[in-house]
Amino acid sequence: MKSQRLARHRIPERAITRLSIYLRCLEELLADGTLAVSSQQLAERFGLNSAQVRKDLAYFGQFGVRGLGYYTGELKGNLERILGLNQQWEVALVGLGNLGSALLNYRGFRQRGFRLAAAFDNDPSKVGMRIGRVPVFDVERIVPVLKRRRIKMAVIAVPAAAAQAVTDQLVAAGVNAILNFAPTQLSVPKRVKVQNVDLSVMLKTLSFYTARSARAS
Amino acid sequence: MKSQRLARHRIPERAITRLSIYLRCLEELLADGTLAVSSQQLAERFGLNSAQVRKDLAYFGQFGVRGLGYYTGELKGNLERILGLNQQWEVALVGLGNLGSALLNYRGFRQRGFRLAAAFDNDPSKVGMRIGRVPVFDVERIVPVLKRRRIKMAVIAVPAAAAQAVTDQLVAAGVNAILNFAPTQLSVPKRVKVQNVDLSVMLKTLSFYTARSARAS
DNA sequence: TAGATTGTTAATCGATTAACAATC
DNA sequence: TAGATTGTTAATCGATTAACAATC
Repeated sequence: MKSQRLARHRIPERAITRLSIYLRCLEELLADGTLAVSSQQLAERFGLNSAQVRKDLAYFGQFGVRGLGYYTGELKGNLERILGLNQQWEVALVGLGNLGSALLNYRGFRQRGFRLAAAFDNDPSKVGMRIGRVPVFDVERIVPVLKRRRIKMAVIAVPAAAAQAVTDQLVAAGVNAILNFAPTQLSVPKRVKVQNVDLSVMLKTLSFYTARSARAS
Repeated sequence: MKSQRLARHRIPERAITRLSIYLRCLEELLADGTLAVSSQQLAERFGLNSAQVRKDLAYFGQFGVRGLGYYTGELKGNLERILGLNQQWEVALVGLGNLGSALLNYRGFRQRGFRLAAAFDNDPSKVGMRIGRVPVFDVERIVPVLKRRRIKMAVIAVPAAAAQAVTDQLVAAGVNAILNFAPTQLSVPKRVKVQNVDLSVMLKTLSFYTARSARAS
């Protein structure tokens, strides 16, 4: 097999996002017993263009069979490998307020091979506890705990005012991917990837469209 | 004042999203007592381009003063008006599992004029309760409850398998903005705006970058 | 007025889509 | 082989950025 592990072009983040969506679809198809699928069929499910599906996949290799399409199970395996889902990732959670506690109970992490391996808070009454199987540490100990356990992914669920300080600790600990729920823009070195889940911004965007509909009618 | 309420061009959704981000920044500036700000200053805070800031604002009118910039308080007021934040929106929440319950306690809604006015679940032991001040109804009653209370925004926090059925009810009830936490693509008429918060997709995206970093090193 | 910054047009950039030769 | 669909190049589209006249 010729080495095609490293992409030849810069890969748009939106293409990566779509890969997870294709993957979800492949899982459904596989459950239905569908053995092969064309880019056209995949695209239709999401209102996308078939060329886009083929192009997204082509960033990573040649997975299809001309005249036939893609073998469902084979493509699923390839996407899992590309997305790094064939291994378990340990994740740190910082902040155990309302949102953080909800995330601790959220099963979506486990289901997909993300294991919450350590939680952090600055409330002394929480530090030292175990919630489920997850040990709670003081936020001061982010660096040593993450380094020892080689944790590379983190979720931030602290108030906006504390988020940058926490981020700096995570970066110092060698984290390279952050899921950020704090409503603030984090500043990080280029090697670190941040995904923002800014409910406040999303609500305001929806408010805009609702207000516009109200005016229009 | 000449009517400029209706935009002359189609407005990119990303521009709307940025308006909320500018607004957050203006609030900080105002708290600091800063009276005016230039597009350059606004842009620097987010690593954006100053032309983009001016262009985003220009979709909605002329808010600046040449040679000076934008008056902080005045621009804040204008953005709030544009985003529909000068009124309170009532919001319905569907699904009271882990995530839904966490959202019920989430203060970010209240803080910004979004009031959770009704919650829905299909668990008979929950129906009829009040959680905080929020009444819980059976999901079967979405249409009458939302119509009576004229609720136009909804949050979906049900399992993926139930999300489309819930969506159809919300659409029938006249909702025109949905915040969707279910990991599935919803199909809605064009007049309805959906914002997806797909944690599963975001985690997979982060997994990709983490795996790539691991390979690179 | 001189200096600064807007609002807007034109240029650039990147992502999406169309088209088609390659090939199963 | 004939029909279908990929992988990839070229065309299109839309969003970002540069440039600058207007003007405070």
